Amino acid sequence: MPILTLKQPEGFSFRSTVYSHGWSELRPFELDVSRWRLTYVFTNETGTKASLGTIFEKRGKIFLDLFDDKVPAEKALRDTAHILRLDDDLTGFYEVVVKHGAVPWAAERGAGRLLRSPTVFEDLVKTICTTNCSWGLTKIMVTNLVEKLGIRAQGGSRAFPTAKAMASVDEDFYRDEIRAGYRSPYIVELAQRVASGELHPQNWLTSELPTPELKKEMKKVKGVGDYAAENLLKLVGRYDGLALDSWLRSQFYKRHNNEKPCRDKKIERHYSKFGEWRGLVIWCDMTEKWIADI
DNA sequence: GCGTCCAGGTCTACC
DNA sequence: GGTAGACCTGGACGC
Repeated sequence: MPILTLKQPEGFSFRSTVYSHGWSELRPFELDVSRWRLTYVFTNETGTKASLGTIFEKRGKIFLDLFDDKVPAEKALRDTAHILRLDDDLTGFYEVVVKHGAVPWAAERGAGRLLRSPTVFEDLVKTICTTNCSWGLTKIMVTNLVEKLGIRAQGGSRAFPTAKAMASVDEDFYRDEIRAGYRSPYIVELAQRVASGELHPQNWLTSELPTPELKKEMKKVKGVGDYAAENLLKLVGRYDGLALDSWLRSQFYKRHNNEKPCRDKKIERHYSKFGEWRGLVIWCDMTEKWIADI
């Protein structure tokens, strides 16, 4: 297969994007930091074929090296643009942080694009797997999902499973094989609703609902509470929720509250001036060291 | 080796 | 609307 190319937008940073949060550690993503190459197992439209792809940057362009032609090039390119959020307009974000003198490094380092999966369904399942557990357990659950239910690409890597594949196994499978614990019935129900066509998480990307209404829709999915919904909102391009979790709270205490715990209201007040961008501002504020070290 | 705690929370019952 | 208790798992920690 020839190596495919994508034009990157002005100010885009490949490293800041792939390192923006933990998603690059969750299969079927794999990040080689020594060479700054991100691999992902792409699927065709029906989810019946898979191809391993390697994404990297060179001289201002994004390259996609597909292992074979099982997945159409245009589909893999479209997914890559979505994953890296090449079409996101962060002008408003950079303006508001300059105005308030916060995260002044963000524009310079091209920060603010949060890596995401090709489908909202995949991001939704992964988000549920981040709740009430260590990051290590999240990685175990997602790896198990991919290894035990994902279709195999040439070379051995596996894709993230389709809703249909996930709906084909029962709650016991999720408990015993995936190690999803009490999340198991939530994941079964979600997979069945998506596979049957009752629920279309992908529509959240283009929903015209106001953010509070969209958040309510998201929270109708069992296992999705305030944190999970606000995390998903960030991944569909809406940043008015902080998505506070225990890690974000602890980072805020260290950075802005003399290492003392405080109420969420105080955190919300701290970032309220950033309006619709506050969720992205807090994330960049708390992850500055990650981006500084790359 | 064993018990406890907690981590990138959410659900349900109850008030 | 606010709160308490239950819920799986695996790793860290103290004993």
